[in-house]
Amino acid sequence: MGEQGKPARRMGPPGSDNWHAMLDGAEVILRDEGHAALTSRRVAEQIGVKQRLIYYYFHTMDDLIVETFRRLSERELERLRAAGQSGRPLRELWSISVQTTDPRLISQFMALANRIEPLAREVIRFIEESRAIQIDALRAAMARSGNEGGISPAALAIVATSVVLTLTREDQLGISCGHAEVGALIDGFIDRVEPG
Amino acid sequence: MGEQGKPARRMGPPGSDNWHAMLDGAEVILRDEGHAALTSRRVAEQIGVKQRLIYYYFHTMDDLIVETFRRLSERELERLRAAGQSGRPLRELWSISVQTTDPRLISQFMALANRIEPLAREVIRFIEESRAIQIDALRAAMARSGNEGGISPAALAIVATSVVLTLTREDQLGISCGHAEVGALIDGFIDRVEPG
DNA sequence: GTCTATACACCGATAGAC
DNA sequence: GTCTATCGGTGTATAGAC
Repeated sequence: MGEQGKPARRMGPPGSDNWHAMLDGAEVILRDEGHAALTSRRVAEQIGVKQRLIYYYFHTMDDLIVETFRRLSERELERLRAAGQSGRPLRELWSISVQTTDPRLISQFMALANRIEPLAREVIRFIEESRAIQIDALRAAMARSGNEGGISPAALAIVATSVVLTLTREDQLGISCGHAEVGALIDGFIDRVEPG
Repeated sequence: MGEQGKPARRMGPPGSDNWHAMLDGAEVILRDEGHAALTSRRVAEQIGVKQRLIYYYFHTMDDLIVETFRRLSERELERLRAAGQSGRPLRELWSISVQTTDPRLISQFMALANRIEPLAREVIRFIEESRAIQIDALRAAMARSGNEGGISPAALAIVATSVVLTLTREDQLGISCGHAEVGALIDGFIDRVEPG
């Protein structure tokens, strides 16, 4: 976890209360105010510590951002893995995606990933691992239920991931055109390949 | 076009060479460096004018950002409308989406739309108009070819829009898992409902 | 129309005391 | 571990000359 390549300044412990509080604060600010507002001073104010302390726990603000994404994505991957091993993996995976996908947060991290290379690597890791979980669940369910006309599980995983992002983002914006229809399409698919 | 509610400072003409150059510069900076780098100084430097001039053409940086998106989205809507009236509207619409969707630019505008309310309004307008064009094209093609088992054109429009964004973004990141499969899925659909 | 000059706020990051 | 204090840089936006 702590493989920073920096010349070793003294640092606060990852996993401590302050460390978690800083990531919590960063998450709130990113979600509500955007990454232009994500400054060391703003995070410090948010959680009630002095600005200097941020740099005791993180070498740079970029490190804090990457760590915020990493913690978030690890939590999400744990949920997805558990869902994949549940009795109705497809329903569970879809439900988790709809509930936890926050388009405000995602758009901020995607915008930041264009600039922060280590963040891009974490994003890639998250996408690949979550896709693998989805593909496994889809392949297993489709093998049991008769394959749906030979559609590729990988293609369906991409469609599902893409659609949930669009739906949550448009909900946020107040757009609803077509949402019920695409929801019915997906529910119908799940009902066919994962009866219950 | 110019319905600013500000108390009327003297302003440079929208549509002039400098005005367009500023939007061009903003677009390049947004695409290549992210919106944290989109400052009046940076835009001025990019196009070789003095910083002060930016504020002669735009009340605020937010205005410049909104205008950048508006010009971009109007150009895109023109292309989409033309494609919708061509001989093979589905192929043309898909081709245009794949070619012009720039995930770097889109992620920046989405992140900004969380903060800039007038930008959010422009984004909503663009999504609704482009979706209407896609739905019209899909409905017409599916009526001619026999409807594909009653799938809703609106649902397909959302799927197409969502998937193209995911594919272009992941291409950018260097992820390709499932891309060929979902491409084949969409090409197959287009071949069935729009033979040629 | 375009310029120089500048007010004022906030940024990341560090030195060094306690 | 956490603090005060601060450096050097950059941001938006404006005043007012030409």
